[in-house]
Amino acid sequence: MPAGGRSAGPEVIWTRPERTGRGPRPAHTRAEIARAAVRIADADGIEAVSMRRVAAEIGCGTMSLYNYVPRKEDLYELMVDAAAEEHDLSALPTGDWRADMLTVARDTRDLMRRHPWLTRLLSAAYGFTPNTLRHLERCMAALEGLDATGGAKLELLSMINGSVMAFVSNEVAAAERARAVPWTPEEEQAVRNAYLTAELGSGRYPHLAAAVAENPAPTGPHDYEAAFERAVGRLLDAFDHGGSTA
Amino acid sequence: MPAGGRSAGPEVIWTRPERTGRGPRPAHTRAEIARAAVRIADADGIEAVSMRRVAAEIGCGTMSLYNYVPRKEDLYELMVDAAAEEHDLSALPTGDWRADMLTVARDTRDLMRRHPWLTRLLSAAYGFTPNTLRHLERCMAALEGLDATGGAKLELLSMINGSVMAFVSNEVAAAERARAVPWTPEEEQAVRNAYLTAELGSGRYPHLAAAVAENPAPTGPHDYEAAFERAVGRLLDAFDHGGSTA
DNA sequence: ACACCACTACGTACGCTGTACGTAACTACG
DNA sequence: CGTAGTTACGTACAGCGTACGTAGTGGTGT
Repeated sequence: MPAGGRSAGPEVIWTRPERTGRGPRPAHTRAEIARAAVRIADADGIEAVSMRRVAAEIGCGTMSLYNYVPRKEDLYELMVDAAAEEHDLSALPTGDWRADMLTVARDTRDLMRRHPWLTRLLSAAYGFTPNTLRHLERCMAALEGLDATGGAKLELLSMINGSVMAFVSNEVAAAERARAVPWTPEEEQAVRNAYLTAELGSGRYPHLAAAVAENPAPTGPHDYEAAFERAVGRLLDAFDHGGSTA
Repeated sequence: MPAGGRSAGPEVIWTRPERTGRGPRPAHTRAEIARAAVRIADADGIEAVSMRRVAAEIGCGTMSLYNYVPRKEDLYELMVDAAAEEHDLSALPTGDWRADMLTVARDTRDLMRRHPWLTRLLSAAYGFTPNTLRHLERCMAALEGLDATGGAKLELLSMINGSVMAFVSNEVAAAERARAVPWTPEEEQAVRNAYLTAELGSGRYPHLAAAVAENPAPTGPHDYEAAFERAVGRLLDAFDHGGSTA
């Protein structure tokens, strides 16, 4: 069972020991590498995270990275885990599961705002890491007071997570996209708003246009805030009223 | 205002005319290009969609593609639009908005299963295209009977979409990830399940482990189906009971 | 004590990517 | 009818992930 050596079979990075003891002491750690990758992604976007760039950031040869991480995909997984470590839920559970879930939702939203690349990686399925499991466990503990099956609780958490992801995705969309393009986030936002306004004004989408006119686009951070709280509240209502449908 | 020419300023592909009339008649259309890209992504995954590959697929030089699409990102947008054209909601609205929303959710889920790359592209913010707007309009029409503000209706649609995305993401995760790795989806799934089972058995996650034990992992398609229907039902309940929270 | 070998480190190289730029042919408009 | 805007596309460049080879290091088994 090789530790950092070249791998062949199917494996998850978390089952591969970071170090066996044989050979020279590694000059770096997974945690250090993950932090470097997170720093790069925060600064220049997830697409700036390359093996060469991360290696340069920690000061080693490009190919040395492969002693720590068998594939770039596993580097992504390390990043998700490093980000998940930032969850601050030390106050949970308080005994009020509804309040706790709102706290969880806000905490997750802040985390994803701080690391916009998270929505991309999570939706690409790097979901279960040691720290995300720890986070989930704490959430489940906070749901002890909710009268529902374990499955229902898991589903609630999954839906909260999904909704937060969708929300933050929308929020950071223009900024993220502007990175790939030679103009500013404001220009990007402006040009897309112009398109949308023009389309809605065309008369081809009467119901949609009416709804948007009645409730103009949530561009300000304050509008996002309110919509977010409303959405999470509704989700909790759905589980509070005890109701599965059929 | 150039049509296919080299672009400079900020713009959205949908405001760029496909053809002005000047110069030789283009040998291809945006729709044809989008269909080719979709075919490739369906067959070999989104990361197989390269300008060279798409160009080869429609039988033209690589750089000729840039006459139709200023950047690769815009090609993604064309793909989202092409996929959104597959929505079959011709039966809507029926007058029963609740039933209609369930239909919408199922239709969207099927679409995303057919094109697993959609979850990636949508969460990366290629959200508003002509066909997605048409789709949204039809959904809003189906919600006419719901007693709620336009804003609330938009939020309902957004939450349904987000939940469906999260669901399908989880469902196709292993298969998608296996594409980047020299082993089969089954091996990938097995290795990740083994890790999860081992962790849950470690005693470090008592609440989580209990919930999973009580309600074993939804690996079968039948389990996914049931969980999906439940989740959408709950979401609709939240809006049906009329409740915003505070 | 010493040989062995797993391990770290890393340079080179290959095939791939997006796309800037230059050039040649073509056609609708002034 | 010239000319400007367009289509088509080859070449080239910088960057990517990573297979592979090789050199050095240090715990382990004899």
